[in-house]
Amino acid sequence: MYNHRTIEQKWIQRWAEGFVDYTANNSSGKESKYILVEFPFPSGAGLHVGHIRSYVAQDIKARMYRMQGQNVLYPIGWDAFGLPTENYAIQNNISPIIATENNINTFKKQLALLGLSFDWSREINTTDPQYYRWTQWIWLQMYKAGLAYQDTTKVWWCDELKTVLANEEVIDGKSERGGHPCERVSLTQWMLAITKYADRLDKDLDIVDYLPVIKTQQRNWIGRSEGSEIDFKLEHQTEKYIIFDFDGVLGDTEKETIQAIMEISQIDETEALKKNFNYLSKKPSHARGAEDSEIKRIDAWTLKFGEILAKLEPKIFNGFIDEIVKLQNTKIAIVSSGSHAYITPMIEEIKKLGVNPTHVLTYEDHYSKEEKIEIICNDWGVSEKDIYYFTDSQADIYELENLCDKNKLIGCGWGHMGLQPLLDLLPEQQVLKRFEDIKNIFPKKNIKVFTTRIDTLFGVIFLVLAPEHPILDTIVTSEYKEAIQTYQKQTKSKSDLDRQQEKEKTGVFTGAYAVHPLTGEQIPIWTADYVLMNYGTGAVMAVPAHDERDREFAEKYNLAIINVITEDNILENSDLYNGLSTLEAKQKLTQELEFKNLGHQKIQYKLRDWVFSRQRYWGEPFPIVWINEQSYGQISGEIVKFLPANPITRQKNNNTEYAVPLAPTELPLELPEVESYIPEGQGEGPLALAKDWVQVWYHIETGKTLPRSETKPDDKWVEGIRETDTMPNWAGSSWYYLRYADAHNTQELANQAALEQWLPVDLYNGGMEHVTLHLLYSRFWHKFLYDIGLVPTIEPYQKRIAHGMILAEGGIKMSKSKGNTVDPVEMVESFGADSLRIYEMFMGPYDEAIAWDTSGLIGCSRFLKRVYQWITDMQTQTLEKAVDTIKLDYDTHILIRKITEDIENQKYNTCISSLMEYLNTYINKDIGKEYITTYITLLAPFAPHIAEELWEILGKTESVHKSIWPQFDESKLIQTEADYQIHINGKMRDIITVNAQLDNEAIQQKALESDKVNTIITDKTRIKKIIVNQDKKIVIIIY
RNA sequence: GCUGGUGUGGUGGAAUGGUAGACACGAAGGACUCAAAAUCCUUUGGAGGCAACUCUGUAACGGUUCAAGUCCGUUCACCAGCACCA
Repeated sequence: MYNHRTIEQKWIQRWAEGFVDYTANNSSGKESKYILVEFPFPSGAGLHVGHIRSYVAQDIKARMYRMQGQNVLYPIGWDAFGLPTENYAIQNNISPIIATENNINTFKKQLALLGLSFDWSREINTTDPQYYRWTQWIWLQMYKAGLAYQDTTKVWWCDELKTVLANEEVIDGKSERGGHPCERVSLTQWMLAITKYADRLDKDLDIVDYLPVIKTQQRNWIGRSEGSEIDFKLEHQTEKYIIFDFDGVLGDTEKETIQAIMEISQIDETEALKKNFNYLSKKPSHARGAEDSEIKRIDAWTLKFGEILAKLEPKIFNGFIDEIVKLQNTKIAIVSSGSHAYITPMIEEIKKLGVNPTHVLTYEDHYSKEEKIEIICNDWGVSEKDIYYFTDSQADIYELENLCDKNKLIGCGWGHMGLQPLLDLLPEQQVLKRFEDIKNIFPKKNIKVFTTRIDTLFGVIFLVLAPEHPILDTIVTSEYKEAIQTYQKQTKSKSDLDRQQEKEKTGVFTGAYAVHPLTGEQIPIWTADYVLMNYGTGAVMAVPAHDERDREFAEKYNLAIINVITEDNILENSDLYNGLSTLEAKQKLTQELEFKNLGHQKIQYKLRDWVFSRQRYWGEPFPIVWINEQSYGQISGEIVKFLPANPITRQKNNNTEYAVPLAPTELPLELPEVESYIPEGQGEGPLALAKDWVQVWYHIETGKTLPRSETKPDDKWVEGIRETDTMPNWAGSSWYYLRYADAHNTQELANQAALEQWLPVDLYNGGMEHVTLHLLYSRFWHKFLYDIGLVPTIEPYQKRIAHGMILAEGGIKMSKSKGNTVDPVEMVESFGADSLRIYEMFMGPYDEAIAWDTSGLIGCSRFLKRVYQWITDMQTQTLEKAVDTIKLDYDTHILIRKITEDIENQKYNTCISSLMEYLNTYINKDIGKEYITTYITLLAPFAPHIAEELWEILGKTESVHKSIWPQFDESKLIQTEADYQIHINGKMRDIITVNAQLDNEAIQQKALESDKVNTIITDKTRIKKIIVNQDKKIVIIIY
C-alpha cells in the first residue's frame, strides 16, 4: 500500500544525508545548462501553490538534463528587500532583519518538502550585506558613468506607502503592490538613465528567445516610434507691448546723475549717491495732486537737472538696444522722469539703431508714471496688464505692481541700483543680469511637434499644446488669457486617471498662430488636455482628416478637415507632393524640411528614466555622501577616479551639495539600526533619523568615512551627510543571476570564468507581472555591465518563458482576505509532494492561468497509488507476463520520445497523460524489469520520492536521480503489422491491418478488398485517385 | 480604440490538415462490504436504432481542400497587454 508520508520522509532524510547531490560544477567539462526561476520574495504568508508550479516545472527539466549527463545550475535565493516585509515589521514592532530571517526559514522548510533539486550551496539573499555590497558597487559604477543622477521631476508618490514609485510600479494610478492610490508630485529623486539604453533594449529583443507576448510587452513599454520633429515658427505671433524706463535701462546716466545732483544741491558725492538711492528705492510720492508751490519746485529742479545732464552727454546702452531690435512684433514706448533736454538726442541715436518707439514721454509731458502708462495703453488699445515694463528702480516696481501685471515688471540689473535690490523684490526670471537675458523674457518661439505622419503635413489645420506646455503663457493673447488660465487650472485639478478617462475632447484657443513650414499659412494654436506633456514635445500638429483624436476635436470646435491622403494611400491636396505614395512622401518631406532646417527625423520612446530612490528603510543604502561646494573643490587623489564627469548636486537649505562616492573598500555600507522604521512625510525616509550614521567625516582623497561623533583626525576630512533614501527592491534582483555563478566571491561580484561558463541563462522562468519591471531593469543593468567589460554576453537571458497563474477555485485570484488560498503544506500532508507535483503539472497548459481543483489532485494521487501497486504486484510475480515485446518496445519508445520532447517544450500536462496511458495499458501485466526501469526513470523527474522508493524496491542501490535518461530508439518502432486508415472523400471509413513490409500498391489492393470500402464504392470506375501517405492513411477520392 | 491570444462535452483539457473529445475530474449503473470509505468493472457530446451502425457535432457565417477544431475571410464573445503615445 502506497504511503506517501513514510516514503517522502524517508527520502528527504536519505537525500539530506548525501544520497544525491545537485551541486553544479563550475569547472566541469560537461555540457552545461543554466536554468533559472525568479527567486521568491519571502513573504510572511509562506509558499504559494503558484511558486510550486514554476519551481517543479523547471525542477523536472533540471533533473532530466542531469540524467542526460549535463552539468546543471538550478539555483535559488531570496529577493528579500521590499515594502511588505517592512510594513510587516512595523506592524509587529520587530526589525525587518528578524522578520526576513523568519520568513526565509519558513520558506526553506516548506521548499524542503517538495523534492526540488536546487543547488543550495549557492543560496543568495539580497539583504545580506555581503550580497548588497555588490549591488552598491554596481550602482557606483553607474554613478561614475553618469547613468545615475538626481532630478526634480513629477514622480509618482504613494501616500499610503510614503514613498515614490517608478512609472512601471504604478498601474492605472494605483501602486503595483497593494493597489494604493498614487499622485504625481514634483520631487527630487535619484534616477537611472535607462532611456540611454532604450534603443538597444528594443533592438536586442531580436536576438533572444522570449515568449512573443513578452517581447510585445517589452516593446510596448519601450514604445519606440520613428517620426519627425518639425518646427512651427511663430512669426505672426502676438504683439509684445513694452515700455522702457529710460534712465539706467536704455541710457547709462548714473555718473552724470550723481554729478548733476551734486551741482544742484551743492552736496558731496557720498550725499548725492545716498539721495539718488533713496529716490530710487523708496515708495514714491509723486506730483499728482501736489500743491502748486511744490510743483513749481519740482519743475525747476527737473529742468535744471536735464540741462546739466544734457551738457554731460550720457551714453546709451548700445548692446541692450541691439537686443531689443532682435525682438520681433514689438510696440515700444519710452518714459522718463527726466527731461527732453538730454533724452531727445539719445532717442535719436536709439532710432538710428533700429528701435522706433511710438511714444517718448518725459517729465514735461506728464508728472506721474501712471499717467504716462495710461496714455500709452490707451493709444495702443491694450490694458495695462498687457504691457511689459522695464525699469532699474525699486520705486517703479512699488508704484506699478498694482497697476500692471506683476509678472511683467522687469528689473534691469545694470542700472543705478545694481542687481541685488531688484532680486529682493522680483522673481529671478524677471530680473535681467545681462542684456541678452531679455531673450528669456521673450523667448524665440518655435513650437516643436513630433509626428509619425509627416506625410499628412499638408492636412495640418491647427496645433495643440499640452496645457502644461511652458510656452503657452508666453504666446497667449490677452483676449484669451483668462480662458486659458481657467483651462489650465481645470486640467491641473484633474488626476491623471480622470484625464485619461475623459471621453469628450476639450480645449481652448490661445489667440496665437504659427506658420506652416511649407505653405506659410497661419495655423491657429490651441491647448487641449488630450495632448500630454510627457510624451514627445508636448505639442502636436493636428490633422483632423487622418487622426481620430484630431478629428473629434475639429468636429467639436468647427475646425476644417482637409483630406490629404486618398484611400489608396496616395497624397492629394499636398502641392508638389500630390500623387506620391505615403512612403515616398514621408521620405521627400523629411528631406525638404531637413534641407530648410525646419525639422529632422527623430526616434521617440515612451520609456522614461527609472525613478531609483525610495523614502524607506528596507533597501540598499546609497553609497554616497553629500558634501558642500568648498569641500568638493578639495576632492583629489584616488577618489577622483570614481567621480562622474559632471558632478551631481542638490539644493538644500540654500546651499549646493555635491554627491561624492564611498571608496569601494567602504562597501558594504550597511543599514544602521534605527528606533523607528516608520516613514515620515514626503521628505526623508527613516534613515534620516539615524543621526550618528548620517553625519560623517568624509576623506577627500580616499572616500573613506568616519562618524562625526569621532574627532576629526586632520584637514583631509570634511563634513558630509549620507544619502538617506534607499534603493528600490528591483536593485538586488537586477543582477542576482550573475551572483549564482559564483555566490561566495569576496573579491568581485562574480569570477569571469564562472560567468563565461554559465551565461547567458539558458532558460529563465518567471511571472508575466515582471515583464516590464524586473526583466527590463535587469536587461538594462546587464547591458551596462557588458559595456564596462564585466559580463561576457550582451543579453542576460537566452530564453524567457512564463508560467500561468494558479487561481482559486472559481477562477478568481487567491487572496488571504477572500479566504480562498490553498496551503501547499496542507496538500503535501494530505496527498504527498509527489501528487502535488504531478497535479500542478497535469492541471493544464503550463503558460495559462488555471483554477485550482482539489479533486484533480485526488486523481493524481490515485495515479501514483496505481503505479505503486502495479510495480509492487510485479515483484510478487502475480501478474500475467506481457508477451508482445514488439508492441511493448513500440509503446515504451513512443513514451520516451513523448516525454523527452514534451519536457523540453513545457508540455508537462501531456507528459503526465502519456504516463497514465502507459499505466492503463499495462496495469494488469508484468512487463519485466527492463521496461519497469525505463518507466520509473521517466517518472522520476515528476515524482522524485516515489520513483526513488520504487527504484529501491527493484533492488537498485544508487539513486534513480543518478541514473541515465532513456534514449529514444527509432528502430524499436518497426512493427511487423501496421494499421492503415482508409479515408473515402475525407471521411474515415475503415482501418485495415496489413503486413508492414507491403509496398504502397499492395496496400491499395488490400484497401480495395475491404468490405466497408466495397459497400460504399459499388462502382470501382468512380475512383479518381488513391493515395497512400506517410501517416499510414489510404486516401480514396471518388467522383 | 489598438496589439497579441483564445473559443472543443457537465468540468480541467488532448489532437504534425487525415478516427474530434486522449488523459483526468465529475456523474450514472454495477461488483466487493452488515454498512461506509477505498478499490475494481461498465457507461458517459447530441439525436436515432434491439443491435451492427447511421446522422450530427469544435463560438457564428462563408471560403480553400479529396479531407478543416487546425488554413483564409467576416462577425461575435472572452482573456491579456497598451491606452488620447501624436
